[in-house]
Amino acid sequence: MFRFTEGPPTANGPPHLGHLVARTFKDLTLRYHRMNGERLVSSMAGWDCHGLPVEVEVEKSHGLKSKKEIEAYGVDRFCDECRSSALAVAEVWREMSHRLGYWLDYEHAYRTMDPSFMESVWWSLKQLFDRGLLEKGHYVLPYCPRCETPLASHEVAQGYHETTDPSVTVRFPLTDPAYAYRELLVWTTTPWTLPANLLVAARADLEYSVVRVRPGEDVVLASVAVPRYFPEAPEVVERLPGSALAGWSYAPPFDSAGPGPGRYRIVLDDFVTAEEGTGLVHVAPSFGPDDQRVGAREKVGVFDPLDNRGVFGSAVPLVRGKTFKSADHLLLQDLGARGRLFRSETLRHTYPFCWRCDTPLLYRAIDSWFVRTSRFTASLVRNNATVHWIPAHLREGRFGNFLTEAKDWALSRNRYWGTPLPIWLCPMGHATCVGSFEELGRLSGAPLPSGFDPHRVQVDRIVFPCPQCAAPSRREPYTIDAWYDAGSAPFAQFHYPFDPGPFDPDAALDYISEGLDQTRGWFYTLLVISTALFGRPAYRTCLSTGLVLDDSGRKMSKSKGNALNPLELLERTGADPIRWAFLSVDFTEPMRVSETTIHKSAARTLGTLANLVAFHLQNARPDGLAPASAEPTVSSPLDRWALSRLEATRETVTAALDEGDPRPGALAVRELIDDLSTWYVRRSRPRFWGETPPEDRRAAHDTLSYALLGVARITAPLIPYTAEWVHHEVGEHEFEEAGDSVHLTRWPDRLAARDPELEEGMARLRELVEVGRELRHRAEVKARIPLEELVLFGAPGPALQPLGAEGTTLLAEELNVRRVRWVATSERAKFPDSDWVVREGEGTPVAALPRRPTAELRAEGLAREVGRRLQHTRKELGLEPTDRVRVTVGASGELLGALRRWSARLTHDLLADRLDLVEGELPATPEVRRWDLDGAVLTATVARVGD
RNA sequence: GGGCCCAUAGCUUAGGCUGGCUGGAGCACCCGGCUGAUAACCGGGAGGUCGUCGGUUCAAAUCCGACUGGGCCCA
Repeated sequence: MFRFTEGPPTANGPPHLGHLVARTFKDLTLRYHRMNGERLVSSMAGWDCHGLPVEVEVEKSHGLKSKKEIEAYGVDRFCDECRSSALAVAEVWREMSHRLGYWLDYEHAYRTMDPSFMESVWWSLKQLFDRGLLEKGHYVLPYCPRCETPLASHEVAQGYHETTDPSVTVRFPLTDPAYAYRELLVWTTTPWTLPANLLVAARADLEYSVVRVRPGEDVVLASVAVPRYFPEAPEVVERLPGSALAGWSYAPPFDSAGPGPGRYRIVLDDFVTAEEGTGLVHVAPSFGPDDQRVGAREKVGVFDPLDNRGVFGSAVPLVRGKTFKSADHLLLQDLGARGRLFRSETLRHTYPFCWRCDTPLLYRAIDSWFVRTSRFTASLVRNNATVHWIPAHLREGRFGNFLTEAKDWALSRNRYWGTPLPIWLCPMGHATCVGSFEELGRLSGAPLPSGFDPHRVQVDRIVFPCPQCAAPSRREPYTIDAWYDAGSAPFAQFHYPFDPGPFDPDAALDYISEGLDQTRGWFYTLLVISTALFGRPAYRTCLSTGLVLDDSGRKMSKSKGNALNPLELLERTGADPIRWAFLSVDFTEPMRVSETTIHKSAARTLGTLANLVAFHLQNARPDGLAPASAEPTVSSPLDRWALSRLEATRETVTAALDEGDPRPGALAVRELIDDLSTWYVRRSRPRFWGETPPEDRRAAHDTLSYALLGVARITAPLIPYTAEWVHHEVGEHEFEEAGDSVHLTRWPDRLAARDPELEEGMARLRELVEVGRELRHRAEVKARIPLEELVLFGAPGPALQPLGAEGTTLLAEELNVRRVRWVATSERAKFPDSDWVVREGEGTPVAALPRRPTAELRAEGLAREVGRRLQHTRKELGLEPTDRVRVTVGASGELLGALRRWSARLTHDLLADRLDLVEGELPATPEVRRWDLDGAVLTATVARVGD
């Protein structure tokens, strides 16, 4: 059994290229385990249907601008629209997955909006509630004023942008008569929070200076900040520690908040720094987590002048009706007019925006339900320690860090389209968490209607007597973070624990893979939920893929117009080249991808594989040679080498896929295909067209066909379309029934015999070939001219032994020499540079080749050359291999001599009834072909006998 | 301000954990070859201060530190 869960994409937007990356890895992993005969739990596709993304789409398409408008439109109608919109683009996703070859069950996809899924989510929430891990609180949270709901920190993380904000330093005059001419300098980038100011914070262990700007005007700020404000040696009249400032009272910049106990004085706290600003921090307890904490400690109450949409109310008449950001300008103007502005600038910095609607967020205190993740941080860390992360650094690095700092998870959303929080509250404050539909029916005293929809409209109507005090309990009007739905997918897709199914509460998923952005998203919520519910990690292996960039390294985005549409790309290049491209780059890092890079990475390996198949078929089909379906028995070292390389590659690919990181496997496949093409086939070519004894031809044919069928099997998970094609073409069968597919074959435990010594020997031999080629190049003797011998110095080492006599033959054939001779190094002098080209390595001779062919060999080379041209002519004339011909050749000098010497051989090879040799050139007629062979002119006619 | 990752030829990269022999390969480029895989194939060449600086060591692409550049995340 192999446990897996598809991370559910939000079903409201089309996929982008990045989605193809993780899908490639998920698919190849699943295919591999399928071939291993494991049962997949589960191969369900999934859709994340709830949440703000879907709501925002519907709001846009219906022109709804606020929650008020949604409620006027009707929450039930709105939810219906969300329901139908949620799967509007599902077909595009399905089509893309299909084209990529992503083998998932789309017929039985799970949907987070299905009642059965939601009931499982309710069940899990009740588990948390019963353990005291789900609680209500009033905290400052990141809040989107447009969506009118708080966001969780992992959502905020997705929306930081660079932006320009005011950067202002405001004078806060002290009110103690003793310090009447002193002012605090307070720095802020959010002037709109100033009307809510209740305190100023200083740091006890920081030194502050009183700077005399002019007589009667002293300002207070941290000593380290003085040079930033007063670059030219100001007059410092006093230095004192922060602790001495505590309790000083000041006049707030605006009087909107009004008087209150303990307000408008300096307090001490360690969150203050002086790296930016003045070391005196303005505290508005309604607008920041630290502010809230300090305000609560000092018991100054809260003052929140904003409504739910971030608009100022009548408490601040100056900016009444303005949204918080747009109030900055008016507030600053007013401060300026009153002489309270010390300095006003702007600042580029990053600020959080709503990840879905791009509205600037604000931090404000709000009622919310929390999952108390901070209570089980240690368990999260412990469970994470067991995860096999790819890349490995995520465990201790980014993900690990995030866990140790994890704050409570703000779970509730003040929205409509989501899983309703199943908590009912009575006026006495007793909370009842409902864990199933059956329980809800029981509490409400009547069974739920058939076809019960657990979304807001229906559940909101249900009121039941509080089990503790019998007062009417009403549902808390929240939905939950859609990320909670997604994190529940491993069990909720099976309607656990209500229906019997394969979900095992004690078993983690074996494997998941998604983009790096899910560190704060799905990877996190899966772990939190499984730790809280089942006390175990959520997954054993997690492969995180990097960002996809365009070919100049920029992020792909629709607005830049550099985003590749995945469907169009699949259409143009096909799935396997894209898959192979992702396997050829470092997918854990940002990847540069373009159509060109896809073509390049694919051309080499996939193209060569296709050529190998074409070559094989060309030789096998005409003679009806059946492919070798079992490991062939072969004796020649070359064949055994090819099979050994196949097995070595199988081992590497198996290990890589077991490990969960396919890349070493893909590299090994690339090398195998290269070896088969550029050495095995190249060195065996004549064998394939029957120029050797039939049993030798058979051995070559069996080896190649078996190797190609083996390649199809071990690449089936990686490049499913290509592998299937090879499997069918080489295997010579039609796809008639499911069982014919390579994807339903078993992953091979063994393909052939391994012979590492032979592989090593062949590698050494190929190095000698390189040396030989270099010598030919230096001697300027073309490869087609045979040479007498290749001389190798020293003695054949043990590495070459496994090749036996065939090693020598391979060398001789590849280098077109008559023989290979080994001589002692001491005989170097017998090979003078006048007659030999010699390769030396570190002062010792390695190999030598004659500088010139003998006249005899040169003639043979010329004759062969002519033979090849005439064979080509036969082909051009469209003759059958068995057609007899009459050939007339015109040549002169050395060339004519060579042809005379070899005329019998030529006559035989060309299937010529007659070969006439003529001195000089044949007259130029349409039938006469003419070539120039290194200055010698060759003319010839070829005609079929009987024409 | 903090954290994590990356940096090898024009491009894509192997090697790095376990330091040592001329740092491999493919694409593109130049030269040449082959012409029974032919919109293929083969050889050769040029191209690398292995980001920079410093340390450890007899020896560093590899280990350690700092820096620079890039990416991502957090505040």
